[in-house]
Amino acid sequence: MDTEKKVTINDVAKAAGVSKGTVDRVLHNRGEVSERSRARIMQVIEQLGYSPNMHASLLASRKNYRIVCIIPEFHNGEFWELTEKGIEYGREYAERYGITVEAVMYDQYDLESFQKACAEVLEDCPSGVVIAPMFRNETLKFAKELHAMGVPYVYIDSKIEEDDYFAYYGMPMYQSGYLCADILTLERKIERIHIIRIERDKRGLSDPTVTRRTGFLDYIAEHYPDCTVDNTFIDPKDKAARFAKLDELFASDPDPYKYIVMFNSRVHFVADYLRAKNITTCRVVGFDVLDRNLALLREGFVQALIAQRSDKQTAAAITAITDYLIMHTVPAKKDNYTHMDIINRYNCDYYL
Amino acid sequence: MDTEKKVTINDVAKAAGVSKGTVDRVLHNRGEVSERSRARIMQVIEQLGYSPNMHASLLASRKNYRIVCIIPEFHNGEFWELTEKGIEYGREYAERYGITVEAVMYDQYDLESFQKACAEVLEDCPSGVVIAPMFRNETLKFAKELHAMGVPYVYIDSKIEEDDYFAYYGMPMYQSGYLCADILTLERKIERIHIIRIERDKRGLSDPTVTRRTGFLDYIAEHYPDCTVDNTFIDPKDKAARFAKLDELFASDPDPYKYIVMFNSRVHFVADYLRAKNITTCRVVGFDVLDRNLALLREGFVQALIAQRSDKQTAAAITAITDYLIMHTVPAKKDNYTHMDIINRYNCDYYL
DNA sequence: CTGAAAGCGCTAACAA
DNA sequence: TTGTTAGCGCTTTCAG
Repeated sequence: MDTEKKVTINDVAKAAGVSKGTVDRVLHNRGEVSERSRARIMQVIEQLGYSPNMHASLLASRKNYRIVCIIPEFHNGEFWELTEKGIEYGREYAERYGITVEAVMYDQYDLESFQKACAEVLEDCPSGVVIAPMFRNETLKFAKELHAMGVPYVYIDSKIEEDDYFAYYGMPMYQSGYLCADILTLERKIERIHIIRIERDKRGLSDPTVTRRTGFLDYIAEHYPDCTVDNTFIDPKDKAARFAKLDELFASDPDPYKYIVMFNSRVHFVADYLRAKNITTCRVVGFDVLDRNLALLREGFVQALIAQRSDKQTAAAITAITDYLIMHTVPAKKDNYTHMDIINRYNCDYYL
Repeated sequence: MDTEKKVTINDVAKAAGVSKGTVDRVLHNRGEVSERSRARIMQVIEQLGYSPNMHASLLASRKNYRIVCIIPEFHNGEFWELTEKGIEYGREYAERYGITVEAVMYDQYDLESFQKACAEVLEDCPSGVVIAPMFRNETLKFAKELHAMGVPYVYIDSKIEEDDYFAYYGMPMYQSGYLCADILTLERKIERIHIIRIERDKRGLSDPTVTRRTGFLDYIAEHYPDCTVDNTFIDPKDKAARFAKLDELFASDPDPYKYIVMFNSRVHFVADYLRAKNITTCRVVGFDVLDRNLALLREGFVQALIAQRSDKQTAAAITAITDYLIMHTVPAKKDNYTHMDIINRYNCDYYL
């Protein structure tokens, strides 16, 4: 069933007429080997089909690998909490191989805080990094430095287009918007849609959901060219203002059955309003399985959520680096667009 | 960051005033140790917070663990193919720890073939087994024997209710039917539904989708008490007969927009018909992401599929046993009801 | 019942 | 440039 009974480094050494020390040297190409021996050994390795025993290696080497994850800081119940849980999972795996995993957080609304985080990470040169980027240019600079240092880095959630990243794990944003439109409209003839958006106080911050919105609007344009799409901006920090805005919205649209969508994880802002007013005649679709969203989904104030398993993605990112570190394997695919899950009240209980 | 710098078996031995041989004996409680030493050692282990180094252990021990998976045999493109891919994934993981994984197949329509498979497995007493059961009583008997031999076994896909299984990974069947009804009806007022079923030639075989159908019918009864539900039986082996049956169905229902559902993975039988006749005015929902189903989903002859990741489930089953074998850990949950994925043409490309 | 000792396959420091 | 050697932490004889 398995190939010949385990070729060891000793077998290779013998067959090549050198000592295992030399073999080890070429294995980890840390020089000090004549080209002649090197070639010979490589050939023997090939012939014998030698592959190193990772347990022996792990046991003997006192290497201290460290993976660091750079993600936005968050409060309980927010989107990034799931990512942190993913770090947990990933850590569990990595620790088996003596690799430590740590998280460095930054304020996603504060460029300087991100810079600081990056600098800090570069400082103590980790063996690998996982990064959820929010600032394009800064990230690019950071990436360049990591690459120069030979540190593999993988993007999660979103990525910056360049060539050197080790892998990417995240949701296809445009498609998620397209899908969202399909879920919202339920193939009905629909005349008006309300998009609820977050008032962004700080300017200069790119909206991470803009691509998603584009996908959504494209679907609508293709399938319901006559449909009106309204945008309503709400303040995440001011509930009264939010309610006022939504009062306005409800006053302005005479149709009692409304179609409402939000492109980030905070559809609970809308659903909270609906619950407060006990309005049950809307179709509300949003993103991400936060506890609050989930509760409102169960209660019927949100009809569907489109979700990604950020925890699994993050764990996969850590696993990928770990495997690279200990076995020099690279992920099957560099870009891993994870699936978009459609969650409604009938399947949500089995989701997390 | 980590606890004190690695307590080894030597530290324990020293602290307990014995040799590491003795410590090892109590660690694997293979007797031959005085109660006195035993207690002492246990106490020291506790105190020092010793935990074994799995790599050293794996390196030193010449143990030969073997996991065997018992699943139905299949043709290309059929449901169980995905499970086999899961075995592949699981094997990849297990092999790192020197554990081999093999598959034993049986004919799901032939009790004897299942019995033979079980007997064969019992014969060469494996270290763990994964089983996708189709025959209740036989499985029960088999399980009893495994338990007697101290071999952990985990169910996948479906389980037989009893207490001794190590874990279960599968879809919640009833809920999947309930969900399916919601997806099929799209919250519309709907008057008639066609269930397509497989004519079962062999009697005595339990229908694995009966629970799912119950869930479906319950949803319909609750939400659309006036809706008519028709059953049409088709022959999986006879295309002409199938087409005739479906011709009949289409002749009998005057409504051009039809709601059609199938509870197993073979919704492609229906969709093939629709494509042949170029009928695009139906809403067709089925289960499982087979290549054929996927193609028909993309072409628009199937509107949605409800799916489970049988590959991941199987891999998880193998992983669970592996971890148990090498680290004596048990899965967090014994019953793992995996999520039900809703797949339509807009998210299917990112599913597998 | 217990201890001593020889590895498991690999790494890394030290000689040569 | 290369070979030698002493472990890494644990398992497993084999004496006693």
